[in-house]
Amino acid sequence: MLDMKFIRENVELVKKSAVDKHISCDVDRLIEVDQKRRDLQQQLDGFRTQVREDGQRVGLLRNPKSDWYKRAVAEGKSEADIQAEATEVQAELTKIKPKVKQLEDEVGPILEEFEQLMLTIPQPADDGAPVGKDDTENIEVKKVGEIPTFDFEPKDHVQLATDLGILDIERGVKLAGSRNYVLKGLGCLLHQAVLRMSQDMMVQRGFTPMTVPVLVREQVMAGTGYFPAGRDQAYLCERDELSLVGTAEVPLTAYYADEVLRESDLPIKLCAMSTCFRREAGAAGKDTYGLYRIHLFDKVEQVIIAPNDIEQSKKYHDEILQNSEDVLQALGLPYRVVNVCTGDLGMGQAMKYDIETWMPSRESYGETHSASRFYEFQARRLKLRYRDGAKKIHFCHTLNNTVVASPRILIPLLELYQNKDGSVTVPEVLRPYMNGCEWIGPA
RNA sequence: GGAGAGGUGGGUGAGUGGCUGAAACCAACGGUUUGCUAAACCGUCGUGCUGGGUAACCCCGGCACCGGGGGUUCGAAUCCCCCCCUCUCCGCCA
Repeated sequence: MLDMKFIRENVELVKKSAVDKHISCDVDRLIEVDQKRRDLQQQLDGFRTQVREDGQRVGLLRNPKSDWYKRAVAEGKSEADIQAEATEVQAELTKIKPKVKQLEDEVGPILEEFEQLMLTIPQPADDGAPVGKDDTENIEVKKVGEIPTFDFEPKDHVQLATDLGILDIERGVKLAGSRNYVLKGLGCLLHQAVLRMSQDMMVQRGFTPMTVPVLVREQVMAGTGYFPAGRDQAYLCERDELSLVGTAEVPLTAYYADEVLRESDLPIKLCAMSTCFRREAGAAGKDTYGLYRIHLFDKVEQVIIAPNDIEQSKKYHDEILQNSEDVLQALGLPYRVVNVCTGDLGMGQAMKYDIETWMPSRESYGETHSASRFYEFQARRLKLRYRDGAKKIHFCHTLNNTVVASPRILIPLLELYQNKDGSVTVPEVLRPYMNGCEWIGPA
Protein backbone atom coordinates (compact mmCIF):
# COMPACT_ATOMS: atom_id res chain seq x y z
CA MET A 1 0.00 0.00 0.00
CA LEU A 2 1.15 3.51 -0.72
CA ASP A 3 0.73 6.70 1.25
CA MET A 4 -2.41 8.48 0.03
CA LYS A 5 -0.59 11.79 0.29
CA PHE A 6 2.09 10.45 -2.01
CA ILE A 7 -0.53 9.29 -4.50
CA ARG A 8 -2.26 12.69 -4.46
CA GLU A 9 1.00 14.44 -5.14
CA ASN A 10 2.28 11.98 -7.74
CA VAL A 11 -0.77 10.93 -9.71
CA GLU A 12 1.00 10.62 -13.04
CA LEU A 13 3.91 8.70 -11.60
CA VAL A 14 1.58 6.25 -9.88
CA LYS A 15 -0.41 5.74 -13.06
CA LYS A 16 2.66 5.20 -15.15
CA SER A 17 4.21 2.77 -12.74
CA ALA A 18 1.01 0.71 -12.77
CA VAL A 19 1.08 0.67 -16.56
CA ASP A 20 4.73 -0.42 -16.51
CA LYS A 21 3.82 -3.24 -14.18
CA HIS A 22 0.85 -4.24 -16.31
CA ILE A 23 -1.41 -3.90 -13.33
CA SER A 24 -4.74 -2.22 -13.87
CA CYS A 25 -6.02 0.12 -11.23
CA ASP A 26 -8.24 3.16 -11.27
CA VAL A 27 -6.15 5.98 -9.87
CA ASP A 28 -8.60 8.66 -11.02
CA ARG A 29 -11.43 6.99 -9.17
CA LEU A 30 -9.23 6.74 -6.09
CA ILE A 31 -8.48 10.45 -6.20
CA GLU A 32 -12.18 11.14 -6.57
CA VAL A 33 -13.17 8.88 -3.71
CA ASP A 34 -10.42 10.31 -1.54
CA GLN A 35 -11.67 13.84 -2.10
CA LYS A 36 -15.22 12.80 -1.33
CA ARG A 37 -14.13 10.96 1.76
CA ARG A 38 -12.34 14.00 3.08
CA ASP A 39 -15.24 16.32 2.33
CA LEU A 40 -17.78 14.13 4.05
CA GLN A 41 -15.49 13.53 6.96
CA GLN A 42 -15.10 17.22 7.54
CA GLN A 43 -18.83 17.81 7.53
CA LEU A 44 -19.32 14.92 9.87
CA ASP A 45 -16.58 16.15 12.20
CA GLY A 46 -18.30 19.53 12.40
CA PHE A 47 -21.56 17.99 13.53
CA ARG A 48 -19.81 15.76 15.98
CA THR A 49 -18.07 18.71 17.54
CA GLN A 50 -21.43 20.37 18.05
CA VAL A 51 -22.95 17.23 19.51
CA ARG A 52 -20.07 16.93 21.94
CA GLU A 53 -20.01 20.53 23.06
CA ASP A 54 -23.75 21.03 23.35
CA GLY A 55 -24.24 17.59 24.78
CA GLN A 56 -21.85 18.44 27.56
CA ARG A 57 -23.78 21.62 28.19
CA VAL A 58 -26.96 19.64 28.68
CA GLY A 59 -25.26 17.52 31.25
CA LEU A 60 -23.83 20.49 33.08
CA LEU A 61 -27.11 22.38 33.11
CA ARG A 62 -28.81 19.33 34.59
CA ASN A 63 -26.20 18.99 37.30
CA PRO A 64 -26.79 21.38 40.23
CA LYS A 65 -23.23 20.79 41.42
CA SER A 66 -21.61 21.95 38.20
CA ASP A 67 -20.02 25.35 37.74
CA TRP A 68 -22.27 26.01 34.80
CA TYR A 69 -25.36 25.48 36.87
CA LYS A 70 -24.06 27.63 39.71
CA ARG A 71 -23.11 30.36 37.28
CA ALA A 72 -26.57 30.31 35.76
CA VAL A 73 -28.11 30.59 39.20
CA ALA A 74 -25.76 33.46 40.03
CA GLU A 75 -26.93 35.20 36.90
CA GLY A 76 -30.40 35.08 38.36
CA LYS A 77 -31.83 32.28 36.30
CA SER A 78 -34.46 30.18 37.92
CA GLU A 79 -34.39 26.44 38.14
CA ALA A 80 -37.14 26.30 35.55
CA ASP A 81 -35.22 28.56 33.14
CA ILE A 82 -32.17 26.39 33.38
CA GLN A 83 -34.10 23.23 32.78
CA ALA A 84 -35.87 24.88 29.85
CA GLU A 85 -32.49 25.78 28.33
CA ALA A 86 -31.26 22.24 28.71
CA THR A 87 -34.39 20.90 27.11
CA GLU A 88 -34.06 23.34 24.26
CA VAL A 89 -30.45 22.44 23.52
CA GLN A 90 -31.34 18.79 23.71
CA ALA A 91 -34.18 19.26 21.27
CA GLU A 92 -31.82 20.93 18.82
CA LEU A 93 -29.39 18.09 19.04
CA THR A 94 -32.19 15.64 18.43
CA LYS A 95 -32.84 17.46 15.18
CA ILE A 96 -29.21 17.08 14.14
CA LYS A 97 -29.20 13.35 14.73
CA PRO A 98 -30.73 12.33 11.40
CA LYS A 99 -28.26 14.53 9.55
CA VAL A 100 -25.36 12.84 11.29
CA LYS A 101 -26.85 9.45 10.59
CA GLN A 102 -27.25 10.33 6.94
CA LEU A 103 -23.66 11.47 6.64
CA GLU A 104 -22.46 8.36 8.37
CA ASP A 105 -24.42 6.18 5.98
CA GLU A 106 -22.88 8.09 3.11
CA VAL A 107 -19.33 7.95 4.35
CA GLY A 108 -19.40 4.21 5.11
CA PRO A 109 -19.45 2.91 1.53
CA ILE A 110 -17.07 5.63 0.42
CA LEU A 111 -14.57 4.57 3.04
CA GLU A 112 -14.96 0.96 2.02
CA GLU A 113 -14.39 1.78 -1.62
CA PHE A 114 -11.41 3.90 -0.66
CA GLU A 115 -9.81 1.01 1.19
CA GLN A 116 -10.51 -1.45 -1.61
CA LEU A 117 -9.00 0.89 -4.17
CA MET A 118 -5.95 1.50 -2.03
CA LEU A 119 -5.24 -2.24 -2.05
CA THR A 120 -5.15 -2.24 -5.84
CA ILE A 121 -2.48 0.42 -6.27
CA PRO A 122 0.89 -1.20 -6.90
CA GLN A 123 4.23 -0.17 -5.52
CA PRO A 124 6.10 1.79 -8.20
CA ALA A 125 9.12 -0.07 -9.46
CA ASP A 126 12.53 1.14 -8.38
CA ASP A 127 14.64 2.97 -10.95
CA GLY A 128 16.94 -0.02 -10.89
CA ALA A 129 14.27 -2.27 -12.40
CA PRO A 130 14.28 -2.41 -16.20
CA VAL A 131 11.07 -1.44 -17.95
CA GLY A 132 9.76 -4.38 -19.92
CA LYS A 133 6.64 -6.29 -20.82
CA ASP A 134 7.23 -9.79 -19.42
CA ASP A 135 9.85 -12.28 -18.30
CA THR A 136 11.45 -12.32 -21.74
CA GLU A 137 12.67 -8.80 -21.03
CA ASN A 138 14.32 -9.54 -17.73
CA ILE A 139 17.95 -8.58 -17.79
CA GLU A 140 20.69 -11.04 -17.02
CA VAL A 141 22.96 -9.71 -14.33
CA LYS A 142 25.42 -12.54 -14.06
CA LYS A 143 26.06 -16.15 -14.81
CA VAL A 144 27.81 -18.49 -12.39
CA GLY A 145 29.07 -22.01 -13.02
CA GLU A 146 29.72 -24.04 -16.11
CA ILE A 147 26.90 -25.71 -17.98
CA PRO A 148 28.05 -29.31 -18.12
CA THR A 149 27.89 -31.49 -21.16
CA PHE A 150 27.18 -35.21 -20.99
CA ASP A 151 29.10 -37.90 -22.81
CA PHE A 152 25.94 -40.01 -22.76
CA GLU A 153 22.26 -39.39 -23.37
CA PRO A 154 21.05 -37.84 -20.12
CA LYS A 155 17.62 -38.59 -18.72
CA ASP A 156 15.23 -35.92 -17.54
CA HIS A 157 14.49 -35.86 -13.83
CA VAL A 158 11.17 -37.70 -14.14
CA GLN A 159 12.63 -40.57 -16.08
CA LEU A 160 15.69 -40.68 -13.90
CA ALA A 161 13.93 -40.52 -10.55
CA THR A 162 11.14 -42.85 -11.58
CA ASP A 163 13.66 -45.44 -12.77
CA LEU A 164 15.48 -45.09 -9.45
CA GLY A 165 12.23 -45.64 -7.59
CA ILE A 166 12.52 -42.36 -5.66
CA LEU A 167 9.66 -40.54 -7.42
CA ASP A 168 6.11 -41.68 -8.06
CA ILE A 169 4.08 -39.15 -9.99
CA GLU A 170 1.32 -41.56 -11.05
CA ARG A 171 0.29 -42.38 -7.53
CA GLY A 172 0.72 -38.78 -6.46
CA VAL A 173 -1.88 -37.90 -9.06
CA LYS A 174 -4.06 -40.77 -7.91
CA LEU A 175 -4.01 -39.33 -4.40
CA ALA A 176 -4.35 -35.65 -5.11
CA GLY A 177 -4.86 -34.90 -8.80
CA SER A 178 -2.58 -33.34 -11.35
CA ARG A 179 0.57 -31.51 -10.32
CA ASN A 180 1.08 -33.85 -7.39
CA TYR A 181 3.78 -36.41 -6.69
CA VAL A 182 5.26 -38.70 -4.09
CA LEU A 183 8.92 -38.76 -3.15
CA LYS A 184 10.05 -41.99 -1.60
CA GLY A 185 13.09 -43.54 -0.07
CA LEU A 186 16.26 -41.65 -0.92
CA GLY A 187 14.17 -39.19 -2.93
CA CYS A 188 12.40 -38.16 0.24
CA LEU A 189 15.69 -37.99 2.12
CA LEU A 190 17.36 -35.96 -0.62
CA HIS A 191 14.47 -33.49 -0.57
CA GLN A 192 14.76 -33.05 3.16
CA ALA A 193 18.56 -32.92 3.01
CA VAL A 194 18.51 -29.95 0.67
CA LEU A 195 16.12 -28.14 2.96
CA ARG A 196 17.99 -28.91 6.13
CA MET A 197 21.35 -27.97 4.67
CA SER A 198 19.96 -24.64 3.51
CA GLN A 199 18.28 -23.90 6.79
CA ASP A 200 21.47 -24.59 8.69
CA MET A 201 23.30 -22.15 6.46
CA MET A 202 20.78 -19.45 7.26
CA VAL A 203 20.96 -20.12 10.98
CA GLN A 204 24.73 -19.81 10.81
CA ARG A 205 24.26 -16.44 9.18
CA GLY A 206 22.16 -15.11 12.01
CA PHE A 207 18.67 -15.78 10.75
CA THR A 208 16.25 -16.98 13.40
CA PRO A 209 14.61 -20.21 12.32
CA MET A 210 10.88 -20.30 12.83
CA THR A 211 8.03 -22.74 12.58
CA VAL A 212 5.01 -20.74 11.49
CA PRO A 213 1.35 -21.31 10.65
CA VAL A 214 0.70 -22.06 7.01
CA LEU A 215 -3.03 -21.58 7.36
CA VAL A 216 -3.54 -17.90 7.98
CA ARG A 217 -6.14 -15.18 8.27
CA GLU A 218 -7.40 -13.04 5.44
CA GLN A 219 -5.65 -9.95 6.81
CA VAL A 220 -2.29 -11.66 6.75
CA MET A 221 -2.71 -12.54 3.08
CA ALA A 222 -3.86 -9.02 2.27
CA GLY A 223 -1.14 -7.49 4.39
CA THR A 224 1.63 -9.19 2.50
CA GLY A 225 0.07 -8.20 -0.81
CA TYR A 226 -1.26 -11.58 -1.96
CA PHE A 227 -4.89 -10.57 -1.53
CA PRO A 228 -7.10 -9.34 -3.08
CA ALA A 229 -5.30 -9.56 -6.44
CA GLY A 230 -3.86 -13.04 -6.04
CA ARG A 231 -6.86 -14.60 -4.40
CA ASP A 232 -7.39 -17.17 -7.14
CA GLN A 233 -3.89 -18.53 -6.55
CA ALA A 234 -4.57 -19.54 -2.96
CA TYR A 235 -6.37 -22.49 -1.47
CA LEU A 236 -9.12 -21.08 0.69
CA CYS A 237 -10.59 -22.79 3.71
CA GLU A 238 -13.67 -20.67 3.57
CA ARG A 239 -15.53 -22.33 6.41
CA ASP A 240 -12.82 -21.14 8.76
CA GLU A 241 -11.96 -17.97 6.87
CA LEU A 242 -8.36 -19.10 6.54
CA SER A 243 -6.09 -19.53 3.56
CA LEU A 244 -3.16 -21.81 2.89
CA VAL A 245 -0.04 -19.80 2.22
CA GLY A 246 1.96 -20.13 -0.96
CA THR A 247 5.12 -19.21 0.91
CA ALA A 248 6.39 -18.75 4.46
CA GLU A 249 7.11 -15.17 3.46
CA VAL A 250 3.52 -14.50 4.46
CA PRO A 251 3.60 -15.54 8.13
CA LEU A 252 7.19 -14.39 8.57
CA THR A 253 6.62 -10.91 7.23
CA ALA A 254 3.36 -10.56 9.12
CA TYR A 255 4.85 -11.88 12.34
CA TYR A 256 5.24 -8.40 13.82
CA ALA A 257 2.18 -6.89 12.12
CA ASP A 258 0.30 -4.25 14.11
CA GLU A 259 3.32 -3.74 16.31
CA VAL A 260 5.68 -0.86 16.85
CA LEU A 261 9.21 -2.19 17.11
CA ARG A 262 12.26 -0.36 18.37
CA GLU A 263 14.81 0.82 15.88
CA SER A 264 17.46 -1.07 17.81
CA ASP A 265 15.57 -4.30 17.08
CA LEU A 266 16.23 -3.88 13.37
CA PRO A 267 17.15 -5.52 11.14
CA ILE A 268 15.19 -8.61 12.04
CA LYS A 269 16.30 -11.65 10.10
CA LEU A 270 14.00 -14.62 9.98
CA CYS A 271 13.81 -17.86 8.10
CA ALA A 272 11.28 -20.64 8.00
CA MET A 273 10.92 -24.02 6.42
CA SER A 274 7.36 -24.63 5.43
CA THR A 275 5.10 -26.39 3.05
CA CYS A 276 3.76 -24.11 0.32
CA PHE A 277 0.43 -24.48 -1.40
CA ARG A 278 -0.29 -23.07 -4.83
CA ARG A 279 -3.35 -23.53 -6.99
CA GLU A 280 -1.49 -22.53 -10.15
CA ALA A 281 -4.75 -21.20 -11.53
CA GLY A 282 -4.40 -19.98 -15.08
CA ALA A 283 -1.30 -22.07 -15.56
CA ALA A 284 -3.21 -24.92 -17.20
CA GLY A 285 -1.07 -26.56 -19.85
CA LYS A 286 2.03 -24.70 -18.69
CA ASP A 287 5.00 -26.64 -17.33
CA THR A 288 2.81 -29.67 -16.89
CA TYR A 289 5.72 -32.05 -16.98
CA GLY A 290 7.52 -33.23 -13.90
CA LEU A 291 8.34 -31.45 -10.71
CA TYR A 292 8.57 -27.91 -12.02
CA ARG A 293 5.11 -26.50 -11.38
CA ILE A 294 3.36 -28.36 -8.61
CA HIS A 295 0.63 -27.63 -6.09
CA LEU A 296 2.60 -28.44 -3.01
CA PHE A 297 6.25 -28.14 -2.15
CA ASP A 298 8.57 -27.28 0.70
CA LYS A 299 10.67 -24.21 0.93
CA VAL A 300 13.09 -22.46 3.23
CA GLU A 301 12.36 -18.76 3.02
CA GLN A 302 14.36 -15.80 4.33
CA VAL A 303 12.82 -12.49 5.37
CA ILE A 304 14.46 -9.29 6.52
CA ILE A 305 12.55 -6.57 8.32
CA ALA A 306 14.67 -3.47 7.92
CA PRO A 307 14.60 0.19 8.87
CA ASN A 308 13.04 2.69 6.48
CA ASP A 309 16.10 3.48 4.46
CA ILE A 310 16.45 2.86 0.75
CA GLU A 311 20.20 2.36 0.84
CA GLN A 312 19.94 -0.20 3.61
CA SER A 313 17.16 -1.98 1.74
CA LYS A 314 19.42 -2.29 -1.25
CA LYS A 315 22.20 -3.62 0.91
CA TYR A 316 19.95 -6.26 2.46
CA HIS A 317 18.66 -7.13 -0.97
CA ASP A 318 22.21 -7.96 -2.01
CA GLU A 319 22.64 -9.92 1.19
CA ILE A 320 19.63 -12.17 0.73
CA LEU A 321 20.58 -12.70 -2.88
CA GLN A 322 24.07 -13.73 -1.85
CA ASN A 323 22.71 -16.17 0.73
CA SER A 324 20.81 -18.02 -1.95
CA GLU A 325 23.65 -17.91 -4.42
CA ASP A 326 25.80 -19.51 -1.75
CA VAL A 327 23.29 -22.33 -1.41
CA LEU A 328 23.48 -23.01 -5.13
CA GLN A 329 27.25 -22.81 -5.07
CA ALA A 330 27.37 -25.23 -2.17
CA LEU A 331 25.23 -27.58 -4.21
CA GLY A 332 27.44 -27.01 -7.24
CA LEU A 333 24.61 -25.94 -9.52
CA PRO A 334 25.13 -23.48 -12.38
CA TYR A 335 22.78 -20.53 -12.33
CA ARG A 336 22.23 -17.01 -13.49
CA VAL A 337 20.72 -13.98 -11.85
CA VAL A 338 18.23 -11.79 -13.68
CA ASN A 339 16.96 -8.36 -12.83
CA VAL A 340 13.22 -8.72 -13.24
CA CYS A 341 11.58 -6.14 -15.49
CA THR A 342 8.57 -4.05 -14.51
CA GLY A 343 6.08 -6.17 -16.45
CA ASP A 344 7.11 -9.23 -14.46
CA LEU A 345 7.16 -7.58 -11.04
CA GLY A 346 4.46 -8.35 -8.51
CA MET A 347 2.06 -5.93 -6.92
CA GLY A 348 4.27 -4.83 -4.07
CA GLN A 349 7.75 -5.36 -5.38
CA ALA A 350 9.97 -2.39 -6.06
CA MET A 351 12.65 -4.59 -7.46
CA LYS A 352 13.31 -8.28 -7.79
CA TYR A 353 16.18 -10.55 -8.70
CA ASP A 354 15.31 -14.03 -9.82
CA ILE A 355 17.87 -16.77 -9.67
CA GLU A 356 17.48 -19.29 -12.44
CA THR A 357 19.23 -22.61 -12.19
CA TRP A 358 20.33 -24.59 -15.19
CA MET A 359 17.93 -27.42 -15.96
CA PRO A 360 19.29 -29.75 -18.65
CA SER A 361 15.92 -31.25 -19.58
CA ARG A 362 14.50 -27.79 -20.23
CA GLU A 363 17.68 -26.77 -22.01
CA SER A 364 17.41 -23.49 -20.20
CA TYR A 365 17.67 -21.80 -16.88
CA GLY A 366 14.53 -22.22 -14.76
CA GLU A 367 13.47 -19.97 -11.92
CA THR A 368 14.36 -21.40 -8.55
CA HIS A 369 14.63 -18.28 -6.38
CA SER A 370 13.02 -14.90 -6.19
CA ALA A 371 14.55 -12.09 -4.15
CA SER A 372 12.20 -9.16 -3.64
CA ARG A 373 12.40 -5.81 -2.03
CA PHE A 374 9.23 -4.00 -1.10
CA TYR A 375 10.23 -0.82 0.66
CA GLU A 376 7.17 0.13 2.79
CA PHE A 377 4.56 -1.57 0.67
CA GLN A 378 3.94 -4.60 2.86
CA ALA A 379 4.68 -2.80 6.10
CA ARG A 380 1.98 -0.23 5.42
CA ARG A 381 -0.59 -2.90 4.80
CA LEU A 382 0.54 -4.81 7.86
CA LYS A 383 0.99 -1.77 10.09
CA LEU A 384 4.48 -3.00 10.75
CA ARG A 385 6.35 -0.08 12.25
CA TYR A 386 9.21 0.97 14.44
CA ARG A 387 10.08 3.95 16.59
CA ASP A 388 13.36 5.74 15.99
CA GLY A 389 15.64 7.48 18.46
CA ALA A 390 13.58 10.66 18.19
CA LYS A 391 10.45 8.60 18.98
CA LYS A 392 9.14 9.09 15.52
CA ILE A 393 7.27 6.23 13.98
CA HIS A 394 8.19 4.81 10.59
CA PHE A 395 7.06 1.92 8.50
CA CYS A 396 9.62 -0.85 8.20
CA HIS A 397 11.04 -2.03 4.93
CA THR A 398 10.61 -5.70 4.09
CA LEU A 399 12.55 -8.07 1.87
CA ASN A 400 12.48 -11.76 1.17
CA ASN A 401 14.08 -14.46 -0.88
CA THR A 402 13.86 -18.16 -1.41
CA VAL A 403 16.68 -20.01 0.29
CA VAL A 404 15.76 -23.21 -1.41
CA ALA A 405 12.53 -24.70 -2.75
CA SER A 406 12.24 -28.41 -3.18
CA PRO A 407 11.42 -30.50 -5.12
CA ARG A 408 11.92 -27.91 -7.86
CA ILE A 409 15.61 -27.72 -7.00
CA LEU A 410 15.77 -31.51 -7.39
CA ILE A 411 15.28 -31.03 -11.14
CA PRO A 412 18.75 -29.56 -11.73
CA LEU A 413 20.21 -31.52 -8.85
CA LEU A 414 19.18 -34.93 -10.15
CA GLU A 415 19.73 -34.11 -13.78
CA LEU A 416 23.17 -32.60 -13.32
CA TYR A 417 24.44 -35.23 -10.91
CA GLN A 418 23.26 -38.22 -12.93
CA ASN A 419 25.70 -40.83 -14.13
CA LYS A 420 25.80 -42.89 -17.28
CA ASP A 421 24.50 -45.97 -15.45
CA GLY A 422 21.36 -44.14 -14.36
CA SER A 423 22.54 -43.53 -10.81
CA VAL A 424 22.86 -40.16 -9.14
CA THR A 425 25.79 -38.93 -7.11
CA VAL A 426 24.83 -37.14 -3.91
CA PRO A 427 26.56 -33.75 -3.62
CA GLU A 428 29.01 -33.79 -0.77
CA VAL A 429 27.36 -31.08 1.27
CA LEU A 430 24.19 -33.14 1.43
CA ARG A 431 25.74 -36.39 2.54
CA PRO A 432 25.78 -35.55 6.26
CA TYR A 433 22.04 -34.96 5.95
CA MET A 434 21.52 -38.36 4.32
CA ASN A 435 23.23 -40.57 6.82
CA GLY A 436 26.39 -40.45 4.72
CA CYS A 437 24.71 -41.68 1.56
CA GLU A 438 26.97 -40.85 -1.41
CA TRP A 439 25.09 -42.33 -4.25
CA ILE A 440 21.56 -43.16 -5.32
CA GLY A 441 21.36 -46.34 -7.35
CA PRO A 442 18.48 -48.42 -8.62
CA ALA A 443 16.48 -49.89 -5.77
C1' G B 1 -18.16 -29.90 22.95
C1' G B 2 -20.08 -28.07 28.27
C1' A B 3 -19.44 -24.36 32.46
C1' G B 4 -17.24 -19.97 34.26
C1' A B 5 -13.94 -15.51 34.00
C1' G B 6 -12.06 -11.84 31.07
C1' G B 7 -10.45 -8.59 26.64
C1' U B 8 -8.64 -0.76 28.40
C1' G B 9 -2.41 3.08 26.08
C1' G B 10 4.74 -0.32 25.22
C1' G B 11 3.48 -3.41 29.99
C1' U B 12 0.62 -4.10 34.75
C1' G B 13 -4.02 -2.17 35.85
C1' A B 14 -8.20 1.55 37.69
C1' G B 15 -12.47 3.26 35.67
C1' U B 16 -20.60 1.21 35.37
C1' G B 17 -23.74 7.20 31.54
C1' G B 18 -21.42 13.61 31.24
C1' C B 19 -14.74 18.40 30.81
C1' U B 20 -12.16 10.56 30.84
C1' G B 21 -8.25 9.86 25.37
C1' A B 22 -8.71 7.66 29.81
C1' A B 23 -6.10 7.36 37.22
C1' A B 24 -1.93 5.00 39.27
C1' C B 25 2.42 2.22 38.77
C1' C B 26 6.29 0.16 35.60
C1' A B 27 9.13 0.70 31.22
C1' A B 28 11.05 4.45 27.82
C1' C B 29 12.93 9.37 26.75
C1' G B 30 14.86 14.46 28.35
C1' G B 31 16.85 17.15 32.55
C1' U B 32 18.84 18.11 37.69
C1' U B 33 22.12 15.75 41.09
C1' U B 34 26.66 12.65 40.64
C1' G B 35 33.97 10.34 41.12
C1' C B 36 31.73 5.60 38.38
C1' U B 37 27.51 2.45 39.00
C1' A B 38 23.10 2.94 41.36
C1' A B 39 19.45 5.86 43.55
C1' A B 40 16.48 10.27 44.17
C1' C B 41 13.84 14.35 42.17
C1' C B 42 11.49 17.24 38.01
C1' G B 43 9.49 16.96 33.17
C1' U B 44 7.80 14.38 28.58
C1' C B 45 5.36 10.20 27.06
C1' G B 46 -0.91 6.40 22.46
C1' U B 47 -2.19 5.74 17.27
C1' G B 48 -4.65 6.99 12.82
C1' C B 49 -7.29 10.42 9.73
C1' U B 50 -8.04 15.53 8.90
C1' G B 51 -8.04 21.41 8.74
C1' G B 52 -4.92 25.64 9.36
C1' G B 53 -0.21 28.55 10.32
C1' U B 54 5.70 28.65 9.43
C1' A B 55 5.25 24.29 5.88
C1' A B 56 12.66 20.00 6.37
C1' C B 57 12.70 18.65 11.61
C1' C B 58 7.81 22.60 14.01
C1' C B 59 3.18 24.82 16.15
C1' C B 60 -2.35 25.34 16.88
C1' G B 61 -7.24 22.90 16.07
C1' G B 62 -11.11 18.93 14.78
C1' C B 63 -12.63 13.79 14.50
C1' A B 64 -12.12 8.59 15.36
C1' C B 65 -10.26 4.59 18.27
C1' C B 66 -10.83 1.26 25.44
C1' G B 67 -11.36 -6.93 21.03
C1' G B 68 -14.90 -6.35 16.24
C1' G B 69 -19.84 -5.00 14.46
C1' G B 70 -24.76 -3.10 15.41
C1' G B 71 -28.21 -0.54 18.92
C1' U B 72 -30.19 2.79 23.09
C1' U B 73 -29.12 8.14 24.52
C1' C B 74 -28.58 15.14 23.95
C1' G B 75 -24.16 12.31 25.58
C1' A B 76 -21.26 5.40 25.86
C1' A B 77 -14.81 2.53 27.73
C1' U B 78 -19.26 2.44 30.94
C1' C B 79 -26.18 0.11 29.23
C1' C B 80 -28.41 -3.69 25.39
C1' C B 81 -27.73 -7.39 21.15
C1' C B 82 -24.52 -10.32 17.83
C1' C B 83 -19.64 -12.05 16.71
C1' C B 84 -14.33 -12.96 17.66
C1' C B 85 -10.36 -14.03 20.89
C1' U B 86 -7.81 -15.40 25.55
C1' C B 87 -7.68 -17.87 30.29
C1' U B 88 -9.54 -21.61 34.03
C1' C B 89 -12.28 -26.15 35.05
C1' C B 90 -14.79 -30.54 32.93
C1' G B 91 -15.32 -33.80 28.76
C1' C B 92 -12.96 -35.81 24.33
C1' C B 93 -8.51 -36.95 21.58
C1' A B 94 -3.25 -37.53 21.22
